[in-house]
Amino acid sequence: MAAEEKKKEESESESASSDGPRPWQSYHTVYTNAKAGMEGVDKEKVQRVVYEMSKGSKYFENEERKEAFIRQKIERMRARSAELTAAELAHYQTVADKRMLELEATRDFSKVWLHVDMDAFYAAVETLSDPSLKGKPMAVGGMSMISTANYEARRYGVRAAMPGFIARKLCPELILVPVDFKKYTYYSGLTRKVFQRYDPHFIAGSLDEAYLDITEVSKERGVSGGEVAEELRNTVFGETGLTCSAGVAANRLLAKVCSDINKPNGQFVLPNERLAVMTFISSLPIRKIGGIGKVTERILTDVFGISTCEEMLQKGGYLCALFSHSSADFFLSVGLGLGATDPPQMRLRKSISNERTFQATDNEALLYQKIDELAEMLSSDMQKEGLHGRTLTLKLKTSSFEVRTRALTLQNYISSRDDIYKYASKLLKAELPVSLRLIGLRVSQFKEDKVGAPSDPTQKTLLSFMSADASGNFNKGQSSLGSETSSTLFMNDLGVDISVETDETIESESENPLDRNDASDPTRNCTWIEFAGKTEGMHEHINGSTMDKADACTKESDPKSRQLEKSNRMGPDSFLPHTSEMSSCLNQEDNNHYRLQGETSSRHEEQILWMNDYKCSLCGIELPSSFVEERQEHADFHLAERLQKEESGMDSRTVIAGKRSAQTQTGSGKKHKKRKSLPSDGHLPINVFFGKINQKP
DNA sequence: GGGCCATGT
DNA sequence: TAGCACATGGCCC
Repeated sequence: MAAEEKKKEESESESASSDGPRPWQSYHTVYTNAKAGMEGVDKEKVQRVVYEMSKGSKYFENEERKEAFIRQKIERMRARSAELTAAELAHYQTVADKRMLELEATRDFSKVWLHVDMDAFYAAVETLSDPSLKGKPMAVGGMSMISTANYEARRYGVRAAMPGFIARKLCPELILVPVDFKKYTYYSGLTRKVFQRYDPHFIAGSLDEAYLDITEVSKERGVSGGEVAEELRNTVFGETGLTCSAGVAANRLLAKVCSDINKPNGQFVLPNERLAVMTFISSLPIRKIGGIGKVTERILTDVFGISTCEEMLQKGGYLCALFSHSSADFFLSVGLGLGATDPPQMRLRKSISNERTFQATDNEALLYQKIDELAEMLSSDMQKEGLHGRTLTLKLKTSSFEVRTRALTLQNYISSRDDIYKYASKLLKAELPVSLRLIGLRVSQFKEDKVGAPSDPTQKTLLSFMSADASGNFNKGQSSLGSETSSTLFMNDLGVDISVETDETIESESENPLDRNDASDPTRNCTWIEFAGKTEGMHEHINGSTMDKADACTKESDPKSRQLEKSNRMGPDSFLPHTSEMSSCLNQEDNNHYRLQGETSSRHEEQILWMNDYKCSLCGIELPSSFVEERQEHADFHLAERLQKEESGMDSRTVIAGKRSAQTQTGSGKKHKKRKSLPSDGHLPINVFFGKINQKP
């Protein structure tokens, strides 16, 4: 459904004729968005119906509050933008120009990516199992919410994420079919079997979407990407009876956009040439891009007048001035038509949650009962995946649709129903009395070692890996990557790349001209041992949900933070991966996140510093630099010690598998914190130096 | 660490 | 008749 569910026509309503007030025009809602199959829809009518059905409701009032908030944000950004001096603008323009060049240099036409998107997937599956639905307007979902609608229904303006009662208003004869995930999973499995033949490492975006690297197939068989797509779609249809659409392009971001163009049951090929890409991107509405949603689009359009991707480049200076690095980088990349071409970074789940909406109530017994049910479900989900977390977040939606979250971080890891219930109740208690319509529970900050997992082999492997790490030799190993928990990504073996990348990471730090500013890096002369672990620095647009916040603006309204922002741009954190401790002083955390640069990652480090060349900064033990082996062992000791008791520290699975380390996202928040406080010796007048440990061949 | 936001299905 | 979800990642303070 992915690409089908988004798109919007809000701007169109603005240009409607002016006979009489049209209050619905200001009711910006996602439901009025157009999407594939909605071309002939009377959008104004849809918008009016949605408005009429919604106005006066608490939901509506809440939407208005949200809308007002976005407007404020836009105002703030406009003001900030207008405030920019000529000098500042000039500066940011050079920043943008430089960055564009750097991004351009990463352009890669060596791959052919195919994005497949099933057409109205749930609806199509339901029609397969009940052919009488064929040709009739139908939607999967219920009166409160629709998951997807078939193309007949879309002609009436019915679309996913629209409440069923509004859909019925738009299309009285609409047939609503309840959701049946089992069915969709089964058919999804069939499609994946086909995908597998073309790319064994294909990336499953969701049940109905996938990315395939068809470079090899295409080459081996001497056929074009378009031909592969054609054949694949035929095969999928033959084996499932379902149609799909495809996009072929040099990177995943573009491939995804392309698959939407000739939907349903069509495909679009964007040639692997710069000119083709730039032409394609130049007129492309920004909202087509995965990761640019309703809010981001509004901001870009209303603040900067950007509505096409090309305009991202024209306004590059402003974007760099007003957005965080990661956001600006992303926007510029979009303007250049760049996207990920490498196998995706492995992502580990960071949190697990569930939530339920119910009839609003302030009955406390009932609320506790809901908590109990959620705790039960969540605990069972966690056990299935062997997860144990120490942060519990309670999410509440009041009867007026106001959303609150309350979190609690524990000393210990929990996963049992009782524990979850106990702490969730505690959180809820503090909110009472309250009338709620939704409660949600979320557990994060996972422990890396799953319960029952033998710890010994783990530690061993860890240590051997760490040693290799410290000496610069990565275990390019073959160790098992552990269980793939998320169904969203299929893993790729990146073994070899990682070690290369690591070296590069280190190098690039010193090579980056932007890094030169920092004269006071406390670790500059330190012997250090890195406790492996890198976070994935790139936000993949695989399965959505990784848009960088575009509201960096709020913090930049005062000169101080502007200054800060500036130093960030100039400082050691700029653009390239870093290992500098100093960075954390200046850091906005998102400096650690880079889009579309493939391998860029930042490291988390826990370092042992040999103070004055002989004294361990962690325990004070004295070991001259000539005791190379001993030092190594000593470092290992600290590592092991730390890993054992530091529940939350590193993702041990990460460390175990060398090839996995750079692909893994670990709990970055915590480690950033740690990193900040880490060089306890940073402020000591120590004479530290680069010792032999990390120079070992 | 906590709260909240954005995205996408 | 009234009625608008769920899951996850990430940013900012």
